[in-house]
Amino acid sequence: MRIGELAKSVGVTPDTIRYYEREGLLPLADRTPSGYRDYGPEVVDDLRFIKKAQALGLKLSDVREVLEISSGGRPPCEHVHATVSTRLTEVEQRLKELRALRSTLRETLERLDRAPPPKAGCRCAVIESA
Amino acid sequence: MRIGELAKSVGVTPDTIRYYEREGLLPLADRTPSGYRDYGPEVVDDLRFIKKAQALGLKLSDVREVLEISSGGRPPCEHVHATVSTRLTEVEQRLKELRALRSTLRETLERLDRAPPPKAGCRCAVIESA
DNA sequence: GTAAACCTTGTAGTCCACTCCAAAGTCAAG
DNA sequence: CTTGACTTTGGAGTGGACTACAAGGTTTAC
Repeated sequence: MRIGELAKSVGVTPDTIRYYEREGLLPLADRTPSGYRDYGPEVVDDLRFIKKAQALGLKLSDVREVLEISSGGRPPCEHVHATVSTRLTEVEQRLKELRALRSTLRETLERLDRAPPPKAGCRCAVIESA
Repeated sequence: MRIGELAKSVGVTPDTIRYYEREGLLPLADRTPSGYRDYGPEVVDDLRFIKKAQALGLKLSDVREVLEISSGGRPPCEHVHATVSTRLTEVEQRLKELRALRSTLRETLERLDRAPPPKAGCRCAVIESA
């Protein structure tokens, strides 16, 4: 199977596959005599694994670690648990920040609505007084 | 006032100030005979304005637009309103995405906790079955 | 035989707001 | 006079996951 076919069957682009190979998420592909990458059908599952892990919220660097552990013969579930916990903490932190930002934006809009018509030459009273 | 003093009085680094100048957020600074940037005290307010606008959730590109408008003599409040609205929509969208991701991460953790001890050679049942 | 579709590599660009570096010049204190 | 703190410029690097492009080589269909 060549790269385009593999890409289509998983729903990614050939560029993405080459990128994963460069990043060490996929093993170096076999080559045809003319130099084209030549994939066996099992690579479909490898790619799908990556996409599933991503969908669970893992970064590609997390996925790489998971793959390294399991290619060493050990089950990576414990590592996955730690990684997912870390991600969850990060996401919760980010949610806090974004909620705070949302409040600020809402308040700013209200202040803009309530503000008197601006004087010429003013930079923006609502910002100035923040 | 030289750049280090200005930086300290506003709580940013000299690199940041030079960056803002490059990006057109601050006017080109006057220079001493030896080539050092030489700032008047009003630049403190200019910098604070940028920091306040940032704190309200504006991007630097937004701030630049605001500054361009007000340096043209018009009050930028209307533009600020539009920009803040846009940011608010973006933040709300991002919040939605992050809440969904949080759910996924939580479910994954639960599944990992409930999962049977992994078999050797397995890549991670919880990911595989996602 | 030729055109289209595919593949290769290497490189650069995207977004954002900085941050860090090197190599050189300047200034203040003791 | 020397040391150390400051400044200058230009350029590269950060994170994250790609995407895009150029300039060539290969394969497939007709």
